[in-house]
Amino acid sequence: MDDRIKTVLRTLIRNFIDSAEPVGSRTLSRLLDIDLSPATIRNIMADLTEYGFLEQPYPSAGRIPTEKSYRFFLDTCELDMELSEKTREGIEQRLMKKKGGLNHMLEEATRIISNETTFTGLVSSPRLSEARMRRVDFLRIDESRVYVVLITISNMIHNRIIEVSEELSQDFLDQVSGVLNEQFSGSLLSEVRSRMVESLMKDKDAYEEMLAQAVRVGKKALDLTEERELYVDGHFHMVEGFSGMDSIRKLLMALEEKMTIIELLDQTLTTPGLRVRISPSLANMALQECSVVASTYGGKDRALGTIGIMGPLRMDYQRVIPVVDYTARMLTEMICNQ
Amino acid sequence: MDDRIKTVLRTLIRNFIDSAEPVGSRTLSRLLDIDLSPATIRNIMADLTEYGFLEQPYPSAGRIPTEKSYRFFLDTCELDMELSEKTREGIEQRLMKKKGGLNHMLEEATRIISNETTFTGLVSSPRLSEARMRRVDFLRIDESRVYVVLITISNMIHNRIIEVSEELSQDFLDQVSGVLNEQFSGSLLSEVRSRMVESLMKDKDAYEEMLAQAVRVGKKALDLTEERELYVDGHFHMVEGFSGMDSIRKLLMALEEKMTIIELLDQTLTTPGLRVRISPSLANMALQECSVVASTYGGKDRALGTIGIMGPLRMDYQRVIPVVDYTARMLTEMICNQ
DNA sequence: CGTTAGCACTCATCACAGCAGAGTGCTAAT
DNA sequence: ATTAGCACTCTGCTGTGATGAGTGCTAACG
Repeated sequence: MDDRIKTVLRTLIRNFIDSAEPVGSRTLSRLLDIDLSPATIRNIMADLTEYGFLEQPYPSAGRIPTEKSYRFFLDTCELDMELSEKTREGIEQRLMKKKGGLNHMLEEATRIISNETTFTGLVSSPRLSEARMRRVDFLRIDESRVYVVLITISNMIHNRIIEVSEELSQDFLDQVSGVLNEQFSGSLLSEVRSRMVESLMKDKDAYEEMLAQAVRVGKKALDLTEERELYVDGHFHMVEGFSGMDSIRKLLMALEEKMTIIELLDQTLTTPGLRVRISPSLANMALQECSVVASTYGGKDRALGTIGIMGPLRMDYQRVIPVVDYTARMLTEMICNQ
Repeated sequence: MDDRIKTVLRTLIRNFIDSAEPVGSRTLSRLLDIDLSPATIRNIMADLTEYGFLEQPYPSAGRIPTEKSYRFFLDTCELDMELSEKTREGIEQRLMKKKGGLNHMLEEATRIISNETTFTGLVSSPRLSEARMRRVDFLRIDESRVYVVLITISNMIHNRIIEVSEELSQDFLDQVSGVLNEQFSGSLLSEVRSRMVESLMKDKDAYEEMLAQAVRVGKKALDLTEERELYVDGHFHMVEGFSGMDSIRKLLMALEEKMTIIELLDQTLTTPGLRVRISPSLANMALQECSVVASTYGGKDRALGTIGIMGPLRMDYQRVIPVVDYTARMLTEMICNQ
């Protein structure tokens, strides 16, 4: 594709992003650095339309970019990832205040990212399997139930009630948790689970029967069925970013299918770092009118979760991307250095 | 106020609730059981308008009810609190599934109430001060920080990190939690806090200094600064219930000021049971276009939290109220009997 | 005196027409 | 290859009736 054509396309996209209105050849001619008459631009635009980069809402309106255009724009624009001192400090300080409880920090991160981008903020909680265990405790509730409290290195707390078929004493439970804590504090939970059996085996003092019990409890306690959470903030930005009542309604509905959204975000997790998804298709529905900018947080090698925003296709990516990126980095830093 | 006038008003309100359109004298005449000509009804309506019960969107449109009307309607309509077998079972079973983790149960309750009423569901988590303690544990993180895990009788888990000025050993912390658990398991948290000092005093074996430390830790750990949570579900119902883009935006914004909404809901807590708030005024903003139907859950004497919905003034109260009421009762039952 | 019929009046809503403006595609000239 | 010119298309706005729902008032009625 010609270099001049690219410039025209980029200018058109940029203009559409902040005007939200179809762009005509005249406007474009005025806007461009190179001197080109509207007629020439019309020819270029006709070509671009044919290639599938532009659309006309109706004959004789200006052109608007298609999804393809946004993808092109993202691939070719060079991003300035630097944020202003002020923004950086603001983000850092807001996060710092919530240091301690990870859940509060994630909540605040969601809010920050929503505020700073003026789009709806999304954060998925860490995947248990990728987390490192700090400590696990078992509290006996009654003859058939045990309360499990699992604390990760990053101070995320997970709790669940497990049903046990035989009665277990608190003493016994303490013993099991004692062994697990001693052996595995700091290990990846997925490892703990796989290496648990051999570790408990070592404790030769235990009776056969008790050992079996211990393993059963441990397995259930560390069941990694992902109990993920989704933090959402800035629902109202959907009203600003989209125009049709119906699409707003659909998007708000989609946001409440938390598991589906988490799956969507998780697609980012496979490759650490930032990723933009233009009109992603979900399990059953398609979010055709929106795009998601998301990044992983929580360690380079093993991403724990995702932080990002959801907004209309025509968002100012050059402004949004650095914010998402920086917030993800800050979050990672604070989670790892504590 | 005349009996006949009341009937007219009630009929008008009912009609407006499901048509959402101004009601005229003609329609009303057809709808009423009593035989009255449109002219007579016009006279009645003129009076009602003067009393402040009705409004005209513009001269020569029908009339619409004012807030005052809705209040009147609620005061005088007799409610049938019976739900269909099917609805009751549905609610019960959905709640039952999530029994165990209170947070999951509250989340599900929010969703249920939103689904069943087709309005936005709201649930505030229990007030710590009104909860009974099951168990408290202290986990040493490092020389200056201690992780506190507090489990209530209803299996709500609260955790926080407290900063301590002197280094404390895990053994010492276990000792403190041991005493607290022994002495206070089952007590109201507010009591625990006030009676903690004397209780620790009894343990004469402890050194003076350690005692002081223990009290300091205990106080911090049981700081009842309410760490409340707000569960919201069914944001998209706002789009259906309200018409103006701008009011939808404002309401969605209001919902994200979690603390403000919790305060609003808490006004229900003073008197146990169900309460309807017509266009409630909040801290700074006024939610003039909406009403909140909420009830307390978690014990008659000591309400723990609130469950309810938020929707437009013109909602079908006769349908919504029983649902909120029943769900609140079910929730209470499940929390108390476990 | 309460109730009703009749009538004039007020607005919103809708359809239709006409006009200005923006933008296009095509053709022919540069 | 680029541009100027021109005919054409379509939206958006404005204005004009016409329609219809609904009112308020007055006068008649039982």
